[in-house]
Parts: sequence; structure tokens; C-alpha cells
Amino acid sequence: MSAHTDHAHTAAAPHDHAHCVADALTRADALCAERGARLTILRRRVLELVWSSHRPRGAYAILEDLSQQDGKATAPLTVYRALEFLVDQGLVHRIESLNAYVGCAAPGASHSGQFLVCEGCGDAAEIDDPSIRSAIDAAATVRGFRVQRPTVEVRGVCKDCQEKHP
Amino acid sequence: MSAHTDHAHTAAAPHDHAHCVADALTRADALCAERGARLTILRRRVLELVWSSHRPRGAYAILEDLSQQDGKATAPLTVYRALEFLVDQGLVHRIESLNAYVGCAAPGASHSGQFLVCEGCGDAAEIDDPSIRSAIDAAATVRGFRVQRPTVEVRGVCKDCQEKHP
DNA sequence: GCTCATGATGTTATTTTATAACATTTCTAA
DNA sequence: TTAGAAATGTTATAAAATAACATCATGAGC
Repeated sequence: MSAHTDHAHTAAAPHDHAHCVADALTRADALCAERGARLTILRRRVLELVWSSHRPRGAYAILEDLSQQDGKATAPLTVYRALEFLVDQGLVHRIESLNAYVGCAAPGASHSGQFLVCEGCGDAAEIDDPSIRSAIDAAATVRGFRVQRPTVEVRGVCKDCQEKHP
Repeated sequence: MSAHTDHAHTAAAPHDHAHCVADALTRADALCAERGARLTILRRRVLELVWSSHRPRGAYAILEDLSQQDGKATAPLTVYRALEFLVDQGLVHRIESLNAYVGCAAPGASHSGQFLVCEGCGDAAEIDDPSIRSAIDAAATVRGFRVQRPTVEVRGVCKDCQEKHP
């Protein structure tokens, strides 16, 4: 087991990634079944490809993987439609500042959509910090603004990368 | 004068927009002079076009305006390069979730880059809420993450649009 | 005033990201 | 089993951004 059992899995931290992906797929199966949402083969494959790294991946990277698996060209729409479904279900998040998609660490939970995006390794660590969320809600309320979807994407350098390049 | 003198200028609130833009340009002139940065004719024109509404504008919208003004096609790079300069100087912010650019309300100040983006009118109200910023800093610090550029873009519905469409 | 190094802009082409419009297939509920 | 809805396939195009290289402008130093 990893020396960092108290940490969330990241691209940098070594872990049993196959198991990690399998878990994500199992959770997705359960959530969709519960909701009556159809996690089709295609959507499930796209979800798996999103999870293939812990880093955000572009739609066209996923598209290439899909095309390669099938041995024939896949249309962009195929991927974009699957991604749209996955994002709607909260199984995947879109990182706006990267035009990329990443698997949600805790689907079914609150989903305030907060990320620490590392310039070094490209990892996007999802956090769910209630004080950030409540500060946003308070600021919005004061201005009479009704919040629908808060997005927090913090660019910077993660702990590991700081240690590697001091 | 507007009935809302205690509010920041927005796309929705009527105000002397020409004066508003002139102010922004004057502030930009002063800031760039102070820094030894070259706010060239082109960059100044692009800044003016960014300010032409209080809403975020796409690079290609600005490009079209520029082309129309000059009576000949302008290359995208021309606009992108000017925008890059303006963003670097903190005179313009990029709204990641809209692929669009908006004039900074308080250049020279902190720039934590927080926006309330209205789905109704398209307005992106810039706020600078210290408690959001400090909550982000705290969350990052706990994780050993060094913050370089925090981005907060809150999608929702502004006060005016809620009143118009209840 | 010249000159040259640097920064700014012009030009052409291409890449990356995303969607429109419509046809066909698959699934589900009656 | 069979409409109707949802999902996917197909083709084309739009929108956003950048690469590579040429030329022009500007200001510091002579």
C-alpha cells in the first residue's frame, strides 16, 4: 500500500490505478442505476478513458483512444455527447481553464467543483472546501445573485512539484 | 445620474458608458506609463473594444470590430497578442468558462479574479471578496499547494434578471 | 542624427476545440 | 409488438487559438 494512505489518489502518488478506475466505474454503475440514467457501453468506455490518468484529459485525446480501440475513426460528437452525459451526472468535471475533463472523486456528493491545478505535473486535485463554498454563497447573496454552479480553479504548484523543483 | 450610484457599473445598469470607457483608458494609460509598459495604439484600441460593453466579449468579436474599423481583415493573432498584453497588465480578465474577455474594474488592485456570471444577461460582475480569497489560500496551504492564480467564476442569475423573470 | 538590438506587428497556414443538421439504430414502456 | 423517445452514426462546419517566419517601429547608446 502507498505510504500516503491519508492522501487522495493523485497522478503523482503511486497507487493501484486499475483498482482506482474499477472503483470509479462501479460507483458510476450504482449511481446511474439508482437514478435510472443510462450508462451505456459507450458512455462507460468514455468514463473509463477519462479516468485513464488522474490528470484532466482533452476530448480529442479521449477520441483518439476510442478510435484506436475500435480501429476506426470516431466522430468528435460521439465523445462530446458522452462527456455531456457524464458531466450532467456529476461523474466527470470539466476544467474550464484547460478545456479538459477529469473524473469526479466523489460523485453523488456536493460537487462544488473546486480544483487545485498544478502547472508542473498537470494534476487537477479536486477539493471540496465548505468555507470556500460558503464564502462564495455569502458574496453572491449580498449582491442578490442566485448561484447555480460555482467554479473554482486555482492555478499553482502542488506539493510534490515544489519538492522536486525547489 | 443613475438611481444606483452605490452600485458598480454593469451592462444592465444605465450609466454614462462613454465616460466609463474613457476612465478605463485613462487609468490604463497611467498604469502603463508608471510601469514602462507600452500601451500602443493597437493595444489601446483593443482595450477600448473590450470595454465597449460591460459583458465579456470573445476575441473574434473584437477582431470583427477591428476589421470593420479598418475596412480590411485583421488576423486573429493581432487581437490575441493585444489581449495577452492586456491580461498580463491586469487591464483585462479572461473568463475561462466563456472563452471571453472583460475589462478589469480595478486594475492595479489585488486581482483575485472573481466573477458572478449571469446566465440571463451575460453580465460578468467582477467582485473582490477577501473571504473567498482567504478561504482558497487556506485550503491550498493545508495541502501544500502554492497558489499562483485563483480563478472563481460563479454561474447563476443576477439580481436584475431575477426581478425581470420571476 | 545614426544604428542596432529589442519589441511589436503583419502574414499565412494550421491546430485545437466544439457544434449543427439530419439519418439511423436501440431501448423502453405501454 | 410497436410506437415514441433516447442514443448513436455521419457529414460538414463553426469557433477559438497558436505556429512559424517576415517586416516594421522604437528607443538606448554611440
